[in-house]
This record gives sequence, C-alpha cells and structure tokens, in this order.
Amino acid sequence: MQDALISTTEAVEQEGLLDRIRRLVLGGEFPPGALLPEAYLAQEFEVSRTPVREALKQLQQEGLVEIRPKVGTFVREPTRREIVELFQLKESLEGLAASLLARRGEASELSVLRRNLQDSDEAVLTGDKEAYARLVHEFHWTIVRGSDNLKLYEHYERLMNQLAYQRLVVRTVEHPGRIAASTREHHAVLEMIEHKDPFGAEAAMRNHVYATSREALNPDPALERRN
Amino acid sequence: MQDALISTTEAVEQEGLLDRIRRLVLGGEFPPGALLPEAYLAQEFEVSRTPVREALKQLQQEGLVEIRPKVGTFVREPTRREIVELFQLKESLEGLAASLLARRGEASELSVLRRNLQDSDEAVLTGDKEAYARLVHEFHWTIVRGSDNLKLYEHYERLMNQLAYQRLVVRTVEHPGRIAASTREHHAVLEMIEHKDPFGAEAAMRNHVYATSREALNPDPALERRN
DNA sequence: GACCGGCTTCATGCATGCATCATAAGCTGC
DNA sequence: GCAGCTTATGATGCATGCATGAAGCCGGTC
Repeated sequence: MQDALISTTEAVEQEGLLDRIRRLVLGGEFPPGALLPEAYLAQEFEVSRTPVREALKQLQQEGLVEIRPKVGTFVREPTRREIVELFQLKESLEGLAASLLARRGEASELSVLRRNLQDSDEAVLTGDKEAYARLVHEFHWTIVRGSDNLKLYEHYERLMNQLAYQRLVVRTVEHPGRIAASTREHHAVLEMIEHKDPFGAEAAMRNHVYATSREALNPDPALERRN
Repeated sequence: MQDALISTTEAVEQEGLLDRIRRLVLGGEFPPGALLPEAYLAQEFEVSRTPVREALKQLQQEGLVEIRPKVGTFVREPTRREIVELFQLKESLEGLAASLLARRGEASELSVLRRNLQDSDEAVLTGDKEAYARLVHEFHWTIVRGSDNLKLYEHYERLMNQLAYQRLVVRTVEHPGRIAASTREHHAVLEMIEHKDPFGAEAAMRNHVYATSREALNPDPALERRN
C-alpha cells in the first residue's frame, strides 16, 4: 500500500536488497539483539558482502540496527523511551497530514477514505480483527499520502519503520473498547476533512494518535503474552 | 552546535567520511547537478572507493544527492515544491519541539535561550548580521535539543540537511523588516515557553516558522542576485 | 546538413582477498 | 580455584580488480 507513490507494478520481483533485509528484521526473523552476519546475508541473497554492507549501513541510519564497529550489526529494539518519542512525532506528522489533506479536499481521496471506513466498520461487525487492522493501517497511510507532501510521506515512512509498527499494532487492536473508540475517532477525522477544516482535522487526528499511543504504551497486563 | 547530543570533544579530527562529503555538498563545493565521482572523492579523502560508495548511498537516503544507476552520483537541488514541503514539516517539528520544551520547562535551557535572545538583540543593534544569523540558528537548534526528544532531533537534523539551509537563510535575513518581526516572534516563543504553555509555544513557533518560510519562498526580487 | 549506428570512454556495481581488531577460549602461575 | 595473559577465532573494514552498462563521439549515409 505504501508504495503508491512509487512504481507499483513490478515492485516485488525487483525489491531492492535493502528492502529485503529490512523485511527480515521487521518480520522478526532475527530477534532484537541478534547478530546479522554479513556473510550469511550475502549467501542468503546470493550477492557479495559489499552490497550487504551498504544496505546494513542504511538500515543503521534508519535506526533499525546498530552497527558496533569491528564487531557486527545487531537488530535494535526501540527502548520504551524511543517509542514514546516516536509516537509524539507520529502525532505531529499525522496531524500535519490530516491538516493538509483537509485543506486540499481532493474528492478522490475522500471517497477512498469513506470506503475504507465502511469496510472497517463491517470488519468490526463481523469480528474480523485482521481485516480491521489492515484497514486501519490503510486509513492512516491514505491520509499521509493524500497530504500530497512527498517529504512528509518519506519522513513518515522512516518513522514507521523505526517504530517497527507491526509488532505493536497487534497489541493495540486487542484492547477491549479500543476498537469502538478508535472507530469513532476515525470517523471524526474524516468528518473534519470532509468539512475542509484543517485545524479540526489536525486536532482530531492528533487526538486519535495520542489515544492510540496511550493504549499501545500501557498494555493490558493480561495481554502481555504475545506470540 | 548541532552535535551537542553527540561527543563534542574530538568531533572534528575524527569526523566521519559521511560528514565530510556532506559538507562538501552543502558547502557548495559541488554545484547542484554536478557529478560526484567516487574515484575523485576516494583520492581526495585518501580512502578506497568502497567507503565512499557507502557514504554516497547514505547521502542519497538523506535526499542530498541522486544516484543514477550505472551513471553516477549527482548533487541534488531541492525543487521549489520540495522546499515548500520541507518548510511545512519544519513548522510541524519545531512546533512540537517548542511544545515539549514548554511542558518540560527546564531552567537551564530557558536561561540559554534568554541569553541567546539578548545577544541576538544586541547583534541587531550593532548591525552584525552574521552574528544574528548564527544566533537565530542556535536559537532554533536549542529549542529542538531542549525538547529532549532524540528522535525528533534526528528527524529535524535530517530535515535541515535536506533543506540545505545554509543557502537559504542568508536570503531570509536580508529581507527588510524581517529581522524586527523575527525578533518579536522569537521573544513571543520564549515567553510562551517560560509560561510553560505548550499550546501557546507551539502556536507561536509555528507562526514564526511559517512567517520565515513565507519570506524565504518569496524573495525580494532585488535580492535575487546572490553570489 | 541532419540523422543514425557502432565504438570508445568512463564511471559505477560488485566479487574477492587480506589486514585488523573485538571477543572468548585456553593456559599458566600463584 | 582464580586472575591475568596469550592465543585462536571470527567478523568486520577496506583496497583492488574486473565486468557491466551508459553517454557521448565519430564517421558514414541519406
């Protein structure tokens, strides 16, 4: 979904080495703290160590791995503090995105969002949590894309990679009552965008992201056992 | 100034290759559009092409250069549209920073900012535009650092690199009347921070950044001949 | 005079080899 | 048994060489 600004046709078959290694890390194949040996990755992807090294250095810039000189590259787990910091950023960036989209008020994006919320509501009714999570994900990305600000999009992408979001979202969705509240908030955001109210949209979005982050950061102890 | 979070002692002598090449680009040694030959840089910095390539790939991620596969690495000039986008982001991020700093209300940072504005006012009186520009620069970075949000700091650093700010700030400062307005805005921001008013601080900062960006994007035609 | 096809040039893309150094196992003396 | 030293291992850091492909040049043709 998030490559809509990029070519979407042959994005998979020619996925860059960087993306493939990133997926390995984000997918949890290597647990946090694990070493990512260049030689292994080189063999795995059938290239030499040189391009692997280049990719690892870029992943370090993204904050996903830590390179200890002369020792190795390790999967980095964001600390709780970093997660708090990243959510603060997320709130700000998504607020900006909602504001910009509201100002633009492009009809095509609005209909996509409306449709998304419809599907989302239906997923709630049928109890399809996986579909719901996916649709929520799309909702947010659609708004960021709809802001029509490529630099914002790029920084947001980076931010989300750093959040290693996939490992977090699951917990959030599980929270009792969170789904209902989240749904209301989504509708509120869309409403503000439809009214072409940038300030309202920004406020609604920030409120929503903040609420979500609160839930993500204060997980119900009963749900702590994940996997 | 902007390495205050990093070790500041031997930052120069052991400046990484990445930083050195970045400086070359930001300093304008290579004009936009120019080719950055790996072999040349390797010789210049007395390393082999391999580490140079790694650094160039990272600069590409930062958006400072464009790598055309099999052709070469070229200095990238932000388009006007990108600059607009980046300023929108800047507004958002600095607003967040001011808000966070106001919430924290750390006395040490406040005194630094107060002192900065004093010096700044004095530079205005004595007409020392260079000092003024430097102090404004410090003012903004101090607030971002003072937000005590390292991730925000990192994204901000990245953003500023992308803006290639040094080439822009000069023009902004020159605008007649802008200095007086900017000074008022700075004081307004600090006042809100001192009052520990996060919302006010954010609003004041965003207002200031917006005003500055407007000036930067609509340069006085009489000043267009730079260099 | 303009256009087209092949060639030359040059810079990148990557594989490979060696030097370097962090780490940990093993060894010695107490 | 243990502390300190030595050595063995393994991974990175980087230099180098060759393959690949792009862009421009040059001559020939219409």
